[in-house]
Amino acid sequence: MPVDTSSSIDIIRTVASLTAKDLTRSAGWFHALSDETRLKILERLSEGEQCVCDLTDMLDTAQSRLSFHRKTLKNAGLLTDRRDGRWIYYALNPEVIEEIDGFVSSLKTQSRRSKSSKCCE
Amino acid sequence: MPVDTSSSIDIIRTVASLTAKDLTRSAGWFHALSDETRLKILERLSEGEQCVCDLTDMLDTAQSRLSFHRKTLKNAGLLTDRRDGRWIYYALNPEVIEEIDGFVSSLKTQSRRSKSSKCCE
DNA sequence: TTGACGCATCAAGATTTCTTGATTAACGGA
DNA sequence: TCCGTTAATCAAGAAATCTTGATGCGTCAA
Repeated sequence: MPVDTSSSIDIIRTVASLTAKDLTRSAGWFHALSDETRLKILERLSEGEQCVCDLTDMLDTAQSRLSFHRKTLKNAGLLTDRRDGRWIYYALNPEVIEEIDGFVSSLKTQSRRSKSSKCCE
Repeated sequence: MPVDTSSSIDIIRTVASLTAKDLTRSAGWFHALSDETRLKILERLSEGEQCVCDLTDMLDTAQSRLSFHRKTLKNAGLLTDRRDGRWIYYALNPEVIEEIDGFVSSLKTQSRRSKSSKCCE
């Protein structure tokens, strides 16, 4: 699956130029972030790479459920994984976190233009 | 509904101290951001306050559908609204955008501690 | 007042996402 | 090779979310 490497730069520059593809990808990021269990996983991973067993111990819930949420995060690009023997380690993907941050920042910095000219005329 | 004003500062400082309430609120933000139509609304509002009719014209979709998405954004705290005569104007809520940005930033800046000590021992 | 407009809200069905328990695959040690 | 461990995947039901069309409510102008 080819990646549009130009998109992240555009997103950081301005939200106003979002392509359909950017929109889909961005919505995907936020969907991945929209679940409390997944936020807990990210919270834990923000301390560094963790193996699945540690995440399972910490979160105290069904194994398949955590696996589902890790997969959701990974599909959205927020996580990377690697196998080491019988363990699998997950870590945050800093590049995508950076992109998300750029997106949110672009929202907050743009409120400067048009100050409500009369509506619908 | 009382607001925990201390939470935003905590979130900016570290994700690791998220309370249950913070988690719910944060997941709510990201859920609001997880839909393409809602991102388009935000994109438009990032240019400044807009009346509903302008948003409707731009997005070319059912009126009730847009209303539903605006409500979702507003419930999550991302939008403010005001009535002026028969029009209702929506705008981004910069304080919450700032909080979201703080949350995402805290994720990306924390990857410094433990470099994978041996797992599960 | 009355009627048209702008927009929220409601109800019902469609769609998507989540949870649970069972199964499967990969790996390493005995 | 066999067994136990780790963790992904699958299938089915439950739950949440979204869309659509209808209805209701406030505002303004005639």
